[in-house]
Amino acid sequence: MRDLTIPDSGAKRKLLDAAERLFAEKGFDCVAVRDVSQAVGMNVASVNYYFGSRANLLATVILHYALPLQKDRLAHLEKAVRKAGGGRIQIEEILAAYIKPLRANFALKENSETSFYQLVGRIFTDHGNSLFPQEKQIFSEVNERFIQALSKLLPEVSIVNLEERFHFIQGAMIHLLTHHSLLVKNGKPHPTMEESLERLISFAVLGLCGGEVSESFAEEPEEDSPQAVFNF
Amino acid sequence: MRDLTIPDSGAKRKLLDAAERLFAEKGFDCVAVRDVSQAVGMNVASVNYYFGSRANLLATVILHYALPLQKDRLAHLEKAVRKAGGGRIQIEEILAAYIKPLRANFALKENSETSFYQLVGRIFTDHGNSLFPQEKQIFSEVNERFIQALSKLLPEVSIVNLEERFHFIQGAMIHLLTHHSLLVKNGKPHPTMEESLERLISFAVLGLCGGEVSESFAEEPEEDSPQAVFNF
DNA sequence: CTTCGATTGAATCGTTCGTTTGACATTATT
DNA sequence: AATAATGTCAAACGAACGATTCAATCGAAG
Repeated sequence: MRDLTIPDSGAKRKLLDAAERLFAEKGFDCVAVRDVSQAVGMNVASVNYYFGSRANLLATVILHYALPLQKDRLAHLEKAVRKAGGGRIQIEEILAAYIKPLRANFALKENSETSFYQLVGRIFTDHGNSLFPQEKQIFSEVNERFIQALSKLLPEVSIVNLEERFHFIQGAMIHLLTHHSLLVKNGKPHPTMEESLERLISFAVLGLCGGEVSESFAEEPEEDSPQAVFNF
Repeated sequence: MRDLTIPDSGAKRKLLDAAERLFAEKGFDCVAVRDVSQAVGMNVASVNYYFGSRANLLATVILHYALPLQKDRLAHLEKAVRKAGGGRIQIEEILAAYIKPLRANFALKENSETSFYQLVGRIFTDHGNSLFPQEKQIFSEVNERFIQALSKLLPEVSIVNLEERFHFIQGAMIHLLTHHSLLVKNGKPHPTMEESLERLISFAVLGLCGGEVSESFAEEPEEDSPQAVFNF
């Protein structure tokens, strides 16, 4: 059913590049096949001719990005765990193996860097909605491998807490990829995505290496709440 | 144009409750007015009769949640900054003022806790797409106030870096709200949202209080990359 | 009871969407 | 050159959508 072969040039590749850019800019649900075909000056039927269906086009786009990204993460993870430095240095390297592969080489790509990051962020955001079983398996496999590697370096943190903290890091990463423009204020000097990703790694190491949280963080009695509907 | 008054009962309130639940479950773009009216056994025209348009219904739902939430955050922030304890304790209280208001009282609400969290998460995720200028202003105002308060406690961290770290925390929070179910593995004991939110605060404090990151985190030369398209 | 505004319901309009069709053009193969 | 395979095009289909219309219904005020 699904033909995922992509030529380096030709009409099919042009459609794929346009679809990547549009899906990244407008979101998976807000791109019509007409938008894709019109973006490259082709007919409405071109998408269905080359990709069979809109769902297959979306799956092709996602796999075209997610598959090599996840495989690279695993490859870098293998390299990081073999170093066996221990301590925060190796933890930082493991996190770098997860985050740094996002910085792809865009010299060979048609679309902009922003489009790429937004697209990858949307892929992670749409967990379960736009992903096929094949994608889901790769995502969960990568997650398990990274948590397993981190657990060896942080034996004092329970697996449940480690999964939770990695979940936090993933959320911060996704939000950074999809909403990095919010950090760009008018006039101010704003960080590049590469700089932000590196600081995200440092940020994540600190939160990851914290001790187990005691259950003593109970709610102190609040005398009044400004909104009656919300009770804190 | 926009009538945002909501009665405690009646057909309009029933439509609003159904819209809240459906928007939370399926996303803002994947809910038709027919779905909302059918969910409460009413006619297709009921939504347009009571809310004027679909866009107005969505705005009402968003404001119904976002407005009191953001006001509560500001109220708790005022209380936290007045304490003037200093150090990590006060930083933790400020972050708690941002995160803990999410734990609303659901005893008075029709919809489930999961629906509420997912809806709030979607509101933050759809930054700029589904939000009206009124909502955008409130969101940016709350952000500025929190960053300003945190900056006084962390003068050694530049504003740009502080905004970035708060951005990370927001992303972790949103991902937790929208994808908390991913933490629930089969058979394993899974944390409740309340527990996860408390540990998120501790996680955030650690990352927030870290020193400025040096620029020495340069890329070591990679000898080979398993995917030629991606260059790290 | 009558009147009138508020509400409901069935039907329909105009638009957009993914997809299909079939004719036509282009290119490749024999 | 003749035939087949491949690519392109305009047109249209059926479904789903937001929105509108208008008659029917209800309930409270006069």
